[in-house]
Amino acid sequence: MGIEDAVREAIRSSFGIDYKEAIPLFRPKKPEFGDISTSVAFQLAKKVGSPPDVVSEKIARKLASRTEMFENVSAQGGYINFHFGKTFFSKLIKDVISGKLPSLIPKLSGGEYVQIEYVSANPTGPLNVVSARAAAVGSSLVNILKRVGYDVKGEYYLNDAGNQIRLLTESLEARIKQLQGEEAEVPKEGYHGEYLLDYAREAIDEGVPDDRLSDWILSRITSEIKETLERFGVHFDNWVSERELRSSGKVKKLVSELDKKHLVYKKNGAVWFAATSLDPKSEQDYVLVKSDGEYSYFAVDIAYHLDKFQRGFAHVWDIWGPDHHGHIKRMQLALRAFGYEKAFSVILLQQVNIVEEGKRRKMSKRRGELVTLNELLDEIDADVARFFFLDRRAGSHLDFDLDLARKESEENPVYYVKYAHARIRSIERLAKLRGITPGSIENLLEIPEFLHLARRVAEYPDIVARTARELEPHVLTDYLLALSRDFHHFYHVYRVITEDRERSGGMLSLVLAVAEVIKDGLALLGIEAPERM
RNA sequence: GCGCCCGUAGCUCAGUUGGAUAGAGCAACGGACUACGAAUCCGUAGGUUGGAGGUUCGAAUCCUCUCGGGCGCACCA
Repeated sequence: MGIEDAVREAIRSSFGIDYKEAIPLFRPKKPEFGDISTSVAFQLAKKVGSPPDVVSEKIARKLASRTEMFENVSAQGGYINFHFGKTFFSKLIKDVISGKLPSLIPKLSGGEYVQIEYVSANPTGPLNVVSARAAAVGSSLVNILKRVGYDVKGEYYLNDAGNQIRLLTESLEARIKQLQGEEAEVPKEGYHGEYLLDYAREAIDEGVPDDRLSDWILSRITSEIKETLERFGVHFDNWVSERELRSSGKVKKLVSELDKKHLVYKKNGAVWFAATSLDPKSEQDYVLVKSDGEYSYFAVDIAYHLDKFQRGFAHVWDIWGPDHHGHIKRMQLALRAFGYEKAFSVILLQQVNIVEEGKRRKMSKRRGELVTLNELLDEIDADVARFFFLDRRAGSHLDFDLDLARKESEENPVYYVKYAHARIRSIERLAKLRGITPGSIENLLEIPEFLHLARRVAEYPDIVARTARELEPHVLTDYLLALSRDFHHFYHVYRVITEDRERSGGMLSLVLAVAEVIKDGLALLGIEAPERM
């Protein structure tokens, strides 16, 4: 039985109320308020007609008898504070250092088959830093959702068809002509980046025939994207090609199915999706088939998302860039027509600014001003880049401080966490040398710093669960920084390996548990925990 | 004009979904290596949570208005 259920039962037996709402549990800021607290008495006060402190007193008295869970339960000014017992901490630490950490993490799903689609950048140029952020967030979330029990697949949707590809090819053709001394201009709406000049040179060298140019540039850029992602430690379970989707007949089928639902009409030579009749609040209808007979991007995208659900995914998360937020509503609407609206969510990433020498550099792929992921990885470690991308809420703008990321020391937060791990492994090596093995921590829990660190370790399973629930890896990065801080502090106050072998064993147990948690947490973020630095 | 996101310490950001005295890192200043790694630690300083109302035992968090910033609003993708 969890704490929440225990509290509920105490409420029932004290007041005869079957309390169904969530029990607000939180970690108090001050250690003397216990390991975990609840403010439920404030909510109950009105219902039972007595002041919060009386209510909390009553509940606390009931819960205090649960000695198998708590060492102490007290009511203070309406709050109820719980203190875990020594046996709780002892078992926890023992479990963590004996490899049982993954099993301690709450299961939020019993193997639901779900998908995260991320990056999905058009193969019209190298991956930029927003894609890099998506890659870091997406791949971490895949790991994290797996850990809490989902059967999750990562997918990349490759827009290898349509107008942008035509523009890409035309831009390349223009570059080739320019190199051959002919008069040619890159289309105004085309791709002006320098990288196409390099590709143009290659195409000339390889003697790629004109009618193969489009396929050639696509496969060239796509394989480069794959290489870059590999370099960044990101691997997808599946790649879906827009071109194949179009030729599969699925888009045609989609339009006719929408038609059957009376959500399609013709106007001005185009075929429209009647969003406004599906939802009166919707502002406009959207084109499915353009007057030139081509499917719109939207039509193909609906077919793609429908296909995901037909492949059996119970939930689909898309990670989209800041320029796509206008598309969320219409995709939801389209999926509503098929009953999948609630099984679909978008995680919207905000912009990334590269900051160098205190100045922001804005990026635009079409204008050709960009910092690519490859360039970034030439300069800094993939682990450093990942941590920087993950150490912020997805919804907030990210200032990527390039100068800070370059620093291999001091203020770089990644090394702070890595160093904590390496330090502990170093202690472990010394312990082995002296023949000291992990021992009981029971006698050490009275040391405030020791207890504090043990509490921090105890938080980890819930932190992973929260990260998964909120789909915010930054919850985990923040925790790892806090854990590392607590460890470094502890390290300076107490020596682990001393003449007192029994005490050393207990100390060793705790710091090894810290190392295990750091290693596991970093692994979920796709970052390595080094034995030495 | 309409819609979405964001305004918290000089800077970059947290704040456990409405709880106890709003916290970190960087930058600044002062200190700590004769013991497990100084990529570390300790201390000092820094705030009208953009502003004004409202909801209640209680608001950075929820509602309304307002000011400032970002991004969307194609028969482009």
